[in-house]
Amino acid sequence: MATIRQLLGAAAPVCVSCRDCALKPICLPAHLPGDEARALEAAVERGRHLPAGATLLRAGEPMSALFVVRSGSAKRYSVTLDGAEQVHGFVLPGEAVGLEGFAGGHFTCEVSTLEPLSYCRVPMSKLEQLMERLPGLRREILRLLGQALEESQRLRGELAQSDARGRVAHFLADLSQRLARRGLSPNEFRLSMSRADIARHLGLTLETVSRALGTFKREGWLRVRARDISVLRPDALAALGGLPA
Amino acid sequence: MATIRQLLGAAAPVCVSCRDCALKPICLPAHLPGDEARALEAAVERGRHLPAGATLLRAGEPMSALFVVRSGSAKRYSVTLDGAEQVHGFVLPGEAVGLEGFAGGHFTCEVSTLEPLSYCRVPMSKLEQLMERLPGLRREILRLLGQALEESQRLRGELAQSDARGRVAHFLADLSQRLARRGLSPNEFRLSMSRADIARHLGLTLETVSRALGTFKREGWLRVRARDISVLRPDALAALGGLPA
DNA sequence: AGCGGAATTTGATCCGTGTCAAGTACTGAC
DNA sequence: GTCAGTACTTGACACGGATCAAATTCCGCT
Repeated sequence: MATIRQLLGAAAPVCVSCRDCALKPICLPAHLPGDEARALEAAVERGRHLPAGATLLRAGEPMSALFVVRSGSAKRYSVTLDGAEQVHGFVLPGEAVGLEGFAGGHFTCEVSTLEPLSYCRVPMSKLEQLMERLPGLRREILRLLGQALEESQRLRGELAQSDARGRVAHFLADLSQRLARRGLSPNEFRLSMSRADIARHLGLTLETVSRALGTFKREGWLRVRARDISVLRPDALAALGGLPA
Repeated sequence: MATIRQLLGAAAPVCVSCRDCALKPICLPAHLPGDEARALEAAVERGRHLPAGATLLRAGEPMSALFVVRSGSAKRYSVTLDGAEQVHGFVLPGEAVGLEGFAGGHFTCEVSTLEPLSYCRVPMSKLEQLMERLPGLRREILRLLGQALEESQRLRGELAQSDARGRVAHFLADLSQRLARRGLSPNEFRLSMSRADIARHLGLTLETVSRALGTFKREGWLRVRARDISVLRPDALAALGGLPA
């Protein structure tokens, strides 16, 4: 996903307004009426950066703001009692982070960057004020949460039902479709996460992930060279992964 | 969970206000200031009933209202392309249903009753009006969604990490704790769902669920007679299921 | 109380993944 | 360019859970 950084980050290094942002069609204000979008814009803190491997937020920390990734990618995870990492998912540009924080006012999982990352921040105090008078924003935040919930449940179902190949296919097809929505090539991309991260996300071991990729390669569905992926048969992957299209 | 029906349903067959409701300490208005709770109460449609095996709501249906179960229990599930049932979870009294609907304005999973069920309804139109002027209610709905999201992710992690015994232990310990919060015995209860439902919820087969219960029984952690469960070692179950206490 | 169908338990076998162990390829630093 | 460290691939084997099959228990019904 160096591509992500290049196309969406470097191409528009300093955005002053959401109007000029490359993520406009995907990001939070996308569904807001003009006046509400302007009001929200005024509350957004832009242009924040982190290097690769940094921590964006930590479990237990008070939910001071809503975060939206602008460029780069990140890993959401939590650490279990016995020290193991549960990877909840991966965050792409235009996606909000830390929504579970609404439950108790503090974040409940760690988010750390997989590559250099830039993001926007909307302080919670301002967000609450805005929600008071902007019905569209209220609906949008609820929509965001609903979507996250739906997505989480869909994924849980996938985990419960599929075998290793199905899970890896789902992961790739899903990533591919999310990249496509961001105007990036759905069939040529570079994974920003390790096999171990993918494995911990899918409830598998890294060896099994590697083997699944191996079989896809042998069957001519993929070309794999380390973290560079070329999807040759997106249809086959989507079908096996239980995704439409 | 006939117990649930008896204690919370039959004991208070017709509630006219949330103030008198047995679920008061758990339900939606619990965290609202007095005036907001009163305003919400006025919008609630109470006293609706369904027999066992009925459908409360269906995927694809417009999200006309927020539902809260009053007594009885239900199963949330969706049907995959190949006709299999994915069980997302089970709903107990005081729990809201259909929150994923906020994503796109219509429900995305089926909910059907496991035993006779009564519920309250808050029409979406009224809910939106109320959210306009009640900041506490706004926060409460966000809290509800955040909680559902957090819960869903925790469960996904559990699925990804645990083996069959761990998952069944988690299921039992979680159910036990939720019953306790409702003032019911956490150690003596009757399951309202079949082994097959539990299995589809946990990503296992019904035989494996049965065997896991068998081993718990043999180890003296449980007494099992069909759907009646006595928990003898709640601590052991919770520990194996990755839950505190 | 007794009957019939469904739910559950129990048993035997097989396959998919986890585990352990090398070996190979990649990446970044000098 | 080379080197060291890390990430990834590949192989052999063991084990947990799926699958198929049968026996048993439970529950609603007459």
